[in-house]
Amino acid sequence: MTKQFTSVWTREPRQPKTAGLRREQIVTAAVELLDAEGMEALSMRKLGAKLGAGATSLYWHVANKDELLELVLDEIWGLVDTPEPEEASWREVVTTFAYSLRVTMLAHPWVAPMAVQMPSIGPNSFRLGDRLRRTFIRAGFTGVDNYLATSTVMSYVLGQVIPETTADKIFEGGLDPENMMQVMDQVGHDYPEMMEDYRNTVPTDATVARAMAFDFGLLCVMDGLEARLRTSRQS
Amino acid sequence: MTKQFTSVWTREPRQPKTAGLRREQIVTAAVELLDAEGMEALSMRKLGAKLGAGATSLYWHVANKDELLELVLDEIWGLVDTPEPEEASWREVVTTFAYSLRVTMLAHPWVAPMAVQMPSIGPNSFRLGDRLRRTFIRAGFTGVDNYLATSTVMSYVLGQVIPETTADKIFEGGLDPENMMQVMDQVGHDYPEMMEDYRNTVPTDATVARAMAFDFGLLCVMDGLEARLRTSRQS
DNA sequence: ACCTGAACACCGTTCAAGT
DNA sequence: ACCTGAACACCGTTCAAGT
Repeated sequence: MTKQFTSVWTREPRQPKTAGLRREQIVTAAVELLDAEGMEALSMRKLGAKLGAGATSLYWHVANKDELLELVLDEIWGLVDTPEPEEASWREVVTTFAYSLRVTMLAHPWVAPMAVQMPSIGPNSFRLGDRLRRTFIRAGFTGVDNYLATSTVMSYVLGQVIPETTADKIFEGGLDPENMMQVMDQVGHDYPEMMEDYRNTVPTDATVARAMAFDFGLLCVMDGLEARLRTSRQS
Repeated sequence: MTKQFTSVWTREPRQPKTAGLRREQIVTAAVELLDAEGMEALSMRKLGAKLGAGATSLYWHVANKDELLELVLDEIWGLVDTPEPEEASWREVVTTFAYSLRVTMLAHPWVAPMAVQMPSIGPNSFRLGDRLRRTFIRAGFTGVDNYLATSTVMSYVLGQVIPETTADKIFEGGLDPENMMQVMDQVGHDYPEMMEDYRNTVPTDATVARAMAFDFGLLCVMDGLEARLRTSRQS
Protein backbone atom coordinates (compact mmCIF):
# COMPACT_ATOMS: atom_id res chain seq x y z
CA MET A 1 0.00 0.00 0.00
CA THR A 2 3.04 2.29 0.05
CA LYS A 3 3.01 5.04 -2.53
CA GLN A 4 5.46 4.82 -5.38
CA PHE A 5 7.91 7.63 -5.80
CA THR A 6 7.67 9.01 -9.30
CA SER A 7 9.39 11.74 -11.20
CA VAL A 8 9.62 12.92 -14.79
CA TRP A 9 13.14 11.63 -14.80
CA THR A 10 12.05 8.05 -14.33
CA ARG A 11 10.01 8.18 -17.50
CA GLU A 12 11.40 8.20 -21.01
CA PRO A 13 10.49 11.37 -22.89
CA ARG A 14 7.70 10.60 -25.28
CA GLN A 15 9.09 10.68 -28.79
CA PRO A 16 12.83 10.07 -28.47
CA LYS A 17 13.72 11.54 -31.84
CA THR A 18 10.79 12.45 -34.07
CA ALA A 19 11.64 16.05 -34.87
CA GLY A 20 13.19 16.14 -31.38
CA LEU A 21 11.14 19.11 -30.39
CA ARG A 22 8.20 18.92 -28.10
CA ARG A 23 9.52 18.50 -24.59
CA GLU A 24 12.11 21.21 -24.99
CA GLN A 25 9.51 23.39 -26.68
CA ILE A 26 7.14 22.99 -23.81
CA VAL A 27 9.79 23.70 -21.20
CA THR A 28 11.05 26.76 -23.06
CA ALA A 29 7.55 28.13 -23.40
CA ALA A 30 6.89 27.50 -19.73
CA VAL A 31 10.04 29.36 -18.71
CA GLU A 32 9.06 32.28 -20.93
CA LEU A 33 5.60 32.38 -19.44
CA LEU A 34 6.98 32.22 -15.92
CA ASP A 35 9.50 34.97 -16.60
CA ALA A 36 6.82 37.15 -18.12
CA GLU A 37 3.97 36.60 -15.72
CA GLY A 38 5.12 34.63 -12.71
CA MET A 39 4.11 31.42 -11.06
CA GLU A 40 0.44 32.18 -10.47
CA ALA A 41 0.00 32.89 -14.15
CA LEU A 42 1.29 29.54 -15.35
CA SER A 43 -1.66 27.33 -16.12
CA MET A 44 -1.81 24.36 -18.39
CA ARG A 45 -4.43 26.15 -20.45
CA LYS A 46 -2.32 29.26 -20.98
CA LEU A 47 0.75 27.21 -21.73
CA GLY A 48 -1.19 25.13 -24.23
CA ALA A 49 -2.51 28.28 -25.88
CA LYS A 50 0.99 29.76 -26.11
CA LEU A 51 2.06 26.65 -27.95
CA GLY A 52 -0.94 26.79 -30.23
CA ALA A 53 -2.34 23.60 -28.78
CA GLY A 54 -5.13 22.47 -26.54
CA ALA A 55 -4.37 22.53 -22.86
CA THR A 56 -4.84 18.84 -22.60
CA SER A 57 -2.31 18.04 -25.31
CA LEU A 58 0.40 18.67 -22.78
CA TYR A 59 -0.67 15.62 -20.86
CA TRP A 60 0.70 13.46 -23.60
CA HIS A 61 4.24 14.68 -22.89
CA VAL A 62 4.07 15.09 -19.18
CA ALA A 63 2.12 13.25 -16.53
CA ASN A 64 0.96 16.36 -14.71
CA LYS A 65 1.82 19.93 -13.87
CA ASP A 66 4.32 18.96 -11.17
CA GLU A 67 6.37 16.99 -13.64
CA LEU A 68 6.35 19.93 -15.98
CA LEU A 69 7.78 22.00 -13.15
CA GLU A 70 10.47 19.42 -12.45
CA LEU A 71 11.57 19.82 -16.05
CA VAL A 72 11.49 23.58 -15.80
CA LEU A 73 13.49 23.58 -12.58
CA ASP A 74 16.25 21.44 -13.99
CA GLU A 75 16.42 23.78 -16.95
CA ILE A 76 17.28 26.53 -14.51
CA TRP A 77 19.91 24.49 -12.68
CA GLY A 78 21.53 24.27 -16.09
CA LEU A 79 21.99 28.03 -16.05
CA VAL A 80 24.04 28.09 -12.87
CA ASP A 81 27.71 28.55 -13.51
CA THR A 82 29.88 26.16 -11.49
CA PRO A 83 33.53 25.83 -12.49
CA GLU A 84 35.17 22.43 -12.76
CA PRO A 85 36.83 21.78 -9.39
CA GLU A 86 40.26 21.57 -10.97
CA GLU A 87 40.06 25.09 -12.28
CA ALA A 88 40.27 26.94 -9.02
CA SER A 89 40.54 26.81 -5.24
CA TRP A 90 37.53 25.52 -3.37
CA ARG A 91 36.74 28.99 -2.08
CA GLU A 92 36.73 30.31 -5.62
CA VAL A 93 34.50 27.52 -6.88
CA VAL A 94 32.07 27.98 -4.03
CA THR A 95 32.05 31.74 -4.48
CA THR A 96 31.42 31.51 -8.22
CA PHE A 97 28.69 28.96 -7.69
CA ALA A 98 27.02 30.95 -4.94
CA TYR A 99 27.05 34.22 -6.86
CA SER A 100 25.85 32.57 -10.03
CA LEU A 101 23.02 30.82 -8.24
CA ARG A 102 22.01 34.09 -6.69
CA VAL A 103 22.03 35.93 -10.00
CA THR A 104 20.07 33.19 -11.70
CA MET A 105 17.43 33.11 -9.03
CA LEU A 106 17.07 36.87 -8.99
CA ALA A 107 16.66 36.79 -12.76
CA HIS A 108 13.94 34.16 -12.49
CA PRO A 109 12.22 35.07 -9.25
CA TRP A 110 9.78 32.17 -9.43
CA VAL A 111 12.61 29.65 -9.14
CA ALA A 112 13.47 29.92 -5.47
CA PRO A 113 10.08 28.92 -4.07
CA MET A 114 9.93 26.21 -6.67
CA ALA A 115 13.37 24.82 -5.89
CA VAL A 116 12.17 24.44 -2.39
CA GLN A 117 9.04 22.47 -3.00
CA MET A 118 10.23 20.02 -5.56
CA PRO A 119 12.85 17.31 -5.74
CA SER A 120 15.84 18.33 -7.85
CA ILE A 121 16.96 15.12 -9.42
CA GLY A 122 17.39 16.06 -13.05
CA PRO A 123 20.63 15.84 -15.03
CA ASN A 124 21.63 19.47 -14.59
CA SER A 125 21.05 19.34 -10.88
CA PHE A 126 23.16 16.20 -10.66
CA ARG A 127 26.02 17.63 -12.67
CA LEU A 128 26.10 20.61 -10.38
CA GLY A 129 25.89 18.53 -7.23
CA ASP A 130 28.72 16.33 -8.40
CA ARG A 131 30.95 19.31 -9.09
CA LEU A 132 30.41 20.66 -5.62
CA ARG A 133 31.13 17.24 -4.19
CA ARG A 134 34.41 16.99 -6.07
CA THR A 135 35.28 20.52 -5.07
CA PHE A 136 34.94 19.70 -1.41
CA ILE A 137 36.89 16.48 -1.81
CA ARG A 138 39.81 18.45 -3.16
CA ALA A 139 39.39 20.84 -0.26
CA GLY A 140 39.78 17.93 2.15
CA PHE A 141 36.24 17.17 3.24
CA THR A 142 35.87 13.44 3.47
CA GLY A 143 32.90 11.18 4.13
CA VAL A 144 29.84 12.79 5.60
CA ASP A 145 31.59 16.11 5.98
CA ASN A 146 31.63 16.42 2.23
CA TYR A 147 27.89 16.08 2.08
CA LEU A 148 27.52 18.46 4.99
CA ALA A 149 29.68 21.10 3.39
CA THR A 150 27.64 21.04 0.19
CA SER A 151 24.40 21.20 2.04
CA THR A 152 25.59 24.08 4.22
CA VAL A 153 26.52 26.21 1.23
CA MET A 154 23.35 25.34 -0.60
CA SER A 155 21.23 26.12 2.43
CA TYR A 156 22.90 29.42 2.93
CA VAL A 157 22.43 30.60 -0.64
CA LEU A 158 18.83 29.44 -0.87
CA GLY A 159 18.00 30.94 2.48
CA GLN A 160 19.53 34.25 1.56
CA VAL A 161 18.11 34.58 -1.92
CA ILE A 162 14.58 33.46 -1.25
CA PRO A 163 13.72 36.45 0.94
CA GLU A 164 15.29 38.68 -1.68
CA THR A 165 12.95 37.43 -4.34
CA THR A 166 10.03 37.79 -1.95
CA ALA A 167 11.00 41.38 -1.35
CA ASP A 168 11.32 42.00 -5.07
CA LYS A 169 7.88 40.59 -5.65
CA ILE A 170 6.42 42.87 -3.03
CA PHE A 171 8.12 45.90 -4.50
CA GLU A 172 7.63 45.11 -8.16
CA GLY A 173 5.52 47.45 -10.22
CA GLY A 174 6.95 50.50 -8.51
CA LEU A 175 5.47 50.27 -5.09
CA ASP A 176 5.51 53.64 -3.41
CA PRO A 177 8.45 53.52 -0.94
CA GLU A 178 6.96 56.30 1.14
CA ASN A 179 3.81 54.29 1.57
CA MET A 180 5.90 51.25 2.43
CA MET A 181 7.76 53.19 5.09
CA GLN A 182 4.48 54.33 6.62
CA VAL A 183 3.23 50.78 6.77
CA MET A 184 6.45 49.69 8.44
CA ASP A 185 6.20 52.46 10.98
CA GLN A 186 2.63 51.69 11.80
CA VAL A 187 3.22 48.01 12.03
CA GLY A 188 6.51 48.12 13.91
CA HIS A 189 5.85 51.00 16.26
CA ASP A 190 6.38 48.81 19.30
CA TYR A 191 10.02 48.37 18.30
CA PRO A 192 11.32 51.88 17.66
CA GLU A 193 14.99 50.90 17.90
CA MET A 194 14.57 48.15 15.37
CA MET A 195 12.76 50.51 13.03
CA GLU A 196 15.52 53.05 13.54
CA ASP A 197 18.14 50.49 12.54
CA TYR A 198 16.05 49.39 9.62
CA ARG A 199 15.73 52.98 8.44
CA ASN A 200 19.46 53.59 8.81
CA THR A 201 20.79 50.52 7.15
CA VAL A 202 18.58 48.70 4.76
CA PRO A 203 16.93 51.12 2.42
CA THR A 204 19.90 53.39 1.60
CA ASP A 205 20.42 51.31 -1.48
CA ALA A 206 18.61 48.03 -1.27
CA THR A 207 20.55 46.45 -4.11
CA VAL A 208 23.91 47.25 -2.59
CA ALA A 209 22.78 46.37 0.93
CA ARG A 210 21.59 42.99 -0.19
CA ALA A 211 24.71 42.20 -2.16
CA MET A 212 26.70 43.13 0.91
CA ALA A 213 24.58 40.91 3.12
CA PHE A 214 25.08 38.05 0.74
CA ASP A 215 28.81 38.57 0.69
CA PHE A 216 29.07 38.89 4.45
CA GLY A 217 27.17 35.68 5.04
CA LEU A 218 29.03 33.75 2.40
CA LEU A 219 32.31 34.71 4.03
CA CYS A 220 30.91 33.52 7.35
CA VAL A 221 29.95 30.20 5.88
CA MET A 222 33.29 29.65 4.16
CA ASP A 223 35.30 30.71 7.18
CA GLY A 224 33.19 28.34 9.20
CA LEU A 225 33.86 25.52 6.76
CA GLU A 226 37.55 26.24 6.98
CA ALA A 227 37.40 26.04 10.76
CA ARG A 228 35.70 22.66 10.47
CA LEU A 229 38.44 21.56 8.11
CA ARG A 230 41.12 22.48 10.62
CA THR A 231 39.52 20.68 13.56
CA SER A 232 38.94 17.52 11.54
CA ARG A 233 42.55 17.59 10.37
CA GLN A 234 43.77 17.75 13.98
CA SER A 235 41.70 14.88 15.24
CA MET B 1 -0.36 54.64 -10.55
CA THR B 2 1.98 52.87 -8.13
CA LYS B 3 0.45 49.97 -6.29
CA GLN B 4 -0.20 50.37 -2.60
CA PHE B 5 1.48 47.98 -0.24
CA THR B 6 -1.10 46.33 1.96
CA SER B 7 -1.05 43.77 4.70
CA VAL B 8 -3.43 42.40 7.28
CA TRP B 9 -1.42 44.21 9.87
CA THR B 10 -2.34 47.61 8.49
CA ARG B 11 -6.00 46.91 8.99
CA GLU B 12 -7.78 46.86 12.32
CA PRO B 13 -9.27 43.46 13.08
CA ARG B 14 -12.96 43.60 12.45
CA GLN B 15 -14.73 43.47 15.79
CA PRO B 16 -12.21 44.69 18.40
CA LYS B 17 -13.98 43.12 21.35
CA THR B 18 -17.38 41.58 20.64
CA ALA B 19 -16.88 38.11 22.03
CA GLY B 20 -13.24 38.53 20.98
CA LEU B 21 -13.31 35.37 19.02
CA ARG B 22 -13.50 35.27 15.29
CA ARG B 23 -10.05 36.13 13.97
CA GLU B 24 -8.28 33.82 16.37
CA GLN B 25 -10.87 31.17 15.66
CA ILE B 26 -10.26 31.40 11.96
CA VAL B 27 -6.50 31.31 12.35
CA THR B 28 -6.62 28.35 14.71
CA ALA B 29 -8.89 26.44 12.38
CA ALA B 30 -6.62 27.23 9.46
CA VAL B 31 -3.55 25.96 11.31
CA GLU B 32 -5.40 22.77 12.21
CA LEU B 33 -6.45 22.24 8.64
CA LEU B 34 -2.93 22.88 7.39
CA ASP B 35 -1.42 20.51 9.93
CA ALA B 36 -3.91 17.83 9.04
CA GLU B 37 -4.00 18.10 5.29
CA GLY B 38 -1.30 20.45 4.07
CA MET B 39 -1.21 23.59 1.99
CA GLU B 40 -2.96 22.31 -1.11
CA ALA B 41 -5.92 21.27 0.98
CA LEU B 42 -6.54 24.68 2.50
CA SER B 43 -9.33 26.34 0.63
CA MET B 44 -11.63 29.07 1.77
CA ARG B 45 -14.56 26.74 1.24
CA LYS B 46 -13.13 23.98 3.40
CA LEU B 47 -12.08 26.42 6.08
CA GLY B 48 -15.52 27.96 6.08
CA ALA B 49 -17.11 24.54 6.38
CA LYS B 50 -14.84 23.61 9.27
CA LEU B 51 -16.06 26.71 11.07
CA GLY B 52 -19.66 25.92 10.27
CA ALA B 53 -19.94 28.96 8.06
CA GLY B 54 -20.20 29.82 4.43
CA ALA B 55 -16.90 30.14 2.61
CA THR B 56 -17.58 33.73 1.83
CA SER B 57 -18.17 34.70 5.44
CA LEU B 58 -14.43 34.69 5.88
CA TYR B 59 -14.14 37.69 3.62
CA TRP B 60 -15.66 39.82 6.27
CA HIS B 61 -12.70 39.22 8.58
CA VAL B 62 -9.92 39.06 6.08
CA ALA B 63 -9.44 40.78 2.75
CA ASN B 64 -8.33 37.66 0.92
CA LYS B 65 -6.59 34.35 1.28
CA ASP B 66 -3.12 35.88 1.35
CA GLU B 67 -3.99 37.96 4.37
CA LEU B 68 -5.31 34.87 6.09
CA LEU B 69 -1.94 33.28 5.47
CA GLU B 70 -0.11 36.31 6.87
CA LEU B 71 -2.08 35.80 10.07
CA VAL B 72 -1.34 32.10 10.12
CA LEU B 73 2.36 32.65 9.55
CA ASP B 74 2.70 35.08 12.41
CA GLU B 75 0.93 32.59 14.61
CA ILE B 76 3.77 30.19 13.87
CA TRP B 77 6.48 32.76 14.55
CA GLY B 78 4.89 32.96 17.96
CA LEU B 79 5.81 29.34 18.57
CA VAL B 80 9.52 29.85 18.07
CA ASP B 81 11.44 29.93 21.30
CA THR B 82 13.94 32.76 21.46
CA PRO B 83 15.45 33.60 24.84
CA GLU B 84 15.75 37.15 26.02
CA PRO B 85 19.26 38.32 25.05
CA GLU B 86 20.21 38.96 28.65
CA GLU B 87 19.65 35.37 29.63
CA ALA B 88 22.53 33.81 27.79
CA SER B 89 25.55 34.26 25.54
CA TRP B 90 24.85 35.19 21.95
CA ARG B 91 25.88 31.75 20.78
CA GLU B 92 23.40 30.18 23.15
CA VAL B 93 20.59 32.48 22.09
CA VAL B 94 21.29 31.86 18.42
CA THR B 95 21.52 28.12 18.98
CA THR B 96 18.25 27.98 20.89
CA PHE B 97 16.54 30.08 18.30
CA ALA B 98 17.88 28.06 15.40
CA TYR B 99 16.94 24.72 16.90
CA SER B 100 13.53 25.91 17.92
CA LEU B 101 12.81 27.33 14.49
CA ARG B 102 13.86 24.06 12.95
CA VAL B 103 11.66 22.00 15.25
CA THR B 104 8.70 24.28 14.66
CA MET B 105 9.04 24.12 10.92
CA LEU B 106 9.43 20.37 10.90
CA ALA B 107 6.30 20.11 13.03
CA HIS B 108 4.38 22.30 10.58
CA PRO B 109 5.88 21.38 7.25
CA TRP B 110 3.74 23.83 5.31
CA VAL B 111 5.35 26.78 7.08
CA ALA B 112 8.72 26.94 5.37
CA PRO B 113 7.50 27.49 1.83
CA MET B 114 5.01 29.95 3.20
CA ALA B 115 7.56 31.91 5.20
CA VAL B 116 9.41 32.34 2.01
CA GLN B 117 6.65 33.76 -0.11
CA MET B 118 5.06 36.16 2.27
CA PRO B 119 6.14 39.23 4.17
CA SER B 120 6.61 38.53 7.88
CA ILE B 121 5.61 41.76 9.52
CA GLY B 122 3.28 40.63 12.26
CA PRO B 123 3.79 41.20 15.99
CA ASN B 124 5.34 37.82 16.73
CA SER B 125 7.77 38.14 13.87
CA PHE B 126 8.77 41.58 15.12
CA ARG B 127 9.28 40.47 18.66
CA LEU B 128 11.54 37.70 17.47
CA GLY B 129 13.45 39.98 15.11
CA ASP B 130 14.01 42.49 17.87
CA ARG B 131 15.37 39.86 20.21
CA LEU B 132 17.89 38.70 17.66
CA ARG B 133 18.88 42.29 17.02
CA ARG B 134 19.48 42.89 20.72
CA THR B 135 21.35 39.63 20.99
CA PHE B 136 23.79 40.65 18.29
CA ILE B 137 24.20 44.10 19.79
CA ARG B 138 25.34 42.51 23.03
CA ALA B 139 27.65 40.32 20.99
CA GLY B 140 29.28 43.39 19.51
CA PHE B 141 27.73 43.69 16.06
CA THR B 142 27.09 47.34 15.35
CA GLY B 143 25.34 49.13 12.53
CA VAL B 144 24.78 47.17 9.37
CA ASP B 145 26.69 44.20 10.71
CA ASN B 146 23.93 43.62 13.18
CA TYR B 147 21.37 43.37 10.43
CA LEU B 148 23.73 41.18 8.43
CA ALA B 149 24.30 38.78 11.30
CA THR B 150 20.58 38.30 11.82
CA SER B 151 19.97 37.76 8.17
CA THR B 152 22.82 35.28 7.87
CA VAL B 153 21.49 33.09 10.67
CA MET B 154 17.96 33.32 9.38
CA SER B 155 19.04 32.44 5.87
CA TYR B 156 20.98 29.50 7.05
CA VAL B 157 18.17 27.98 9.09
CA LEU B 158 15.54 28.55 6.43
CA GLY B 159 17.77 27.21 3.73
CA GLN B 160 18.57 24.11 5.73
CA VAL B 161 15.08 23.30 6.94
CA ILE B 162 13.20 23.91 3.73
CA PRO B 163 14.77 20.99 1.88
CA GLU B 164 14.13 18.85 4.94
CA THR B 165 10.42 19.52 4.79
CA THR B 166 10.44 18.90 1.06
CA ALA B 167 12.07 15.54 1.65
CA ASP B 168 9.56 14.73 4.36
CA LYS B 169 6.73 15.54 2.02
CA ILE B 170 8.12 13.24 -0.62
CA PHE B 171 8.55 10.41 1.85
CA GLU B 172 5.36 10.86 3.80
CA GLY B 173 2.83 8.08 3.72
CA GLY B 174 5.50 5.42 3.91
CA LEU B 175 7.12 5.68 0.54
CA ASP B 176 8.96 2.49 -0.26
CA PRO B 177 12.67 3.26 0.37
CA GLU B 178 13.74 0.43 -1.91
CA ASN B 179 11.75 1.93 -4.72
CA MET B 180 13.25 5.33 -3.91
CA MET B 181 16.77 3.90 -4.10
CA GLN B 182 16.01 2.36 -7.48
CA VAL B 183 14.78 5.67 -8.80
CA MET B 184 17.90 7.38 -7.52
CA ASP B 185 20.12 4.80 -9.16
CA GLN B 186 18.35 5.05 -12.45
CA VAL B 187 18.33 8.79 -12.43
CA GLY B 188 21.86 9.34 -11.15
CA HIS B 189 23.66 6.56 -12.94
CA ASP B 190 25.96 9.03 -14.68
CA TYR B 191 27.45 9.94 -11.30
CA PRO B 192 28.31 6.67 -9.64
CA GLU B 193 30.68 8.21 -7.09
CA MET B 194 28.05 10.66 -5.95
CA MET B 195 25.50 7.88 -5.65
CA GLU B 196 28.04 5.86 -3.71
CA ASP B 197 28.54 8.71 -1.25
CA TYR B 198 24.84 9.23 -1.04
CA ARG B 199 24.32 5.58 -0.25
CA ASN B 200 27.04 5.59 2.38
CA THR B 201 26.13 8.71 4.25
CA VAL B 202 22.61 9.95 3.99
CA PRO B 203 20.19 7.12 4.42
CA THR B 204 21.80 5.30 7.38
CA ASP B 205 19.50 7.22 9.60
CA ALA B 206 17.98 10.16 7.87
CA THR B 207 16.82 11.83 11.06
CA VAL B 208 20.22 11.69 12.68
CA ALA B 209 22.03 12.64 9.48
CA ARG B 210 19.91 15.70 9.06
CA ALA B 211 20.27 16.81 12.65
CA MET B 212 24.01 16.44 12.22
CA ALA B 213 23.99 18.46 9.03
CA PHE B 214 22.06 21.19 10.76
CA ASP B 215 24.46 21.25 13.65
CA PHE B 216 27.52 21.24 11.43
CA GLY B 217 26.26 24.15 9.37
CA LEU B 218 25.13 26.15 12.36
CA LEU B 219 28.59 25.86 13.86
CA CYS B 220 30.04 27.05 10.56
CA VAL B 221 27.79 30.05 10.55
CA MET B 222 28.51 30.98 14.16
CA ASP B 223 32.25 30.48 13.79
CA GLY B 224 32.05 32.64 10.70
CA LEU B 225 30.20 35.34 12.59
CA GLU B 226 32.81 35.24 15.31
CA ALA B 227 35.55 35.68 12.71
CA ARG B 228 33.71 38.71 11.37
CA LEU B 229 33.50 40.06 14.90
CA ARG B 230 37.25 39.76 15.38
CA THR B 231 38.16 41.49 12.11
CA SER B 232 35.77 44.35 12.75
CA ARG B 233 37.20 44.79 16.23
CA GLN B 234 40.70 45.09 14.84
CA SER B 235 39.91 47.70 12.20
C1' DA C 1 1.58 8.22 -32.04
C1' DC C 2 -0.31 12.41 -30.99
C1' DC C 3 -4.02 15.84 -30.33
C1' DT C 4 -8.82 17.36 -29.36
C1' DG C 5 -13.20 18.88 -26.72
C1' DA C 6 -16.34 18.02 -23.45
C1' DA C 7 -16.87 17.22 -18.84
C1' DC C 8 -15.84 16.84 -13.73
C1' DA C 9 -14.73 18.51 -9.53
C1' DC C 10 -12.77 21.90 -7.83
C1' DC C 11 -10.79 26.98 -6.91
C1' DG C 12 -10.79 32.50 -5.05
C1' DT C 13 -13.55 36.38 -5.08
C1' DT C 14 -17.57 39.77 -5.81
C1' DC C 15 -21.79 41.35 -4.73
C1' DA C 16 -26.57 42.02 -3.85
C1' DA C 17 -29.42 40.54 -0.43
C1' DG C 18 -30.65 39.11 4.00
C1' DT C 19 -30.76 39.56 9.49
C1' DA D 1 -22.26 44.48 12.04
C1' DC D 2 -22.05 40.16 10.24
C1' DC D 3 -23.39 36.23 7.22
C1' DT D 4 -25.45 34.07 3.08
C1' DG D 5 -25.99 32.09 -1.87
C1' DA D 6 -25.64 32.67 -6.43
C1' DA D 7 -22.61 33.74 -9.89
C1' DC D 8 -18.14 34.64 -12.44
C1' DA D 9 -14.00 33.48 -14.21
C1' DC D 10 -10.95 30.58 -13.59
C1' DC D 11 -8.19 25.94 -12.31
C1' DG D 12 -5.91 20.62 -13.11
C1' DT D 13 -7.07 16.38 -14.88
C1' DT D 14 -9.65 12.35 -17.20
C1' DC D 15 -11.28 10.19 -20.99
C1' DA D 16 -13.54 8.84 -25.13
C1' DA D 17 -12.99 10.11 -29.62
C1' DG D 18 -10.65 11.61 -33.56
C1' DT D 19 -6.50 11.56 -37.14
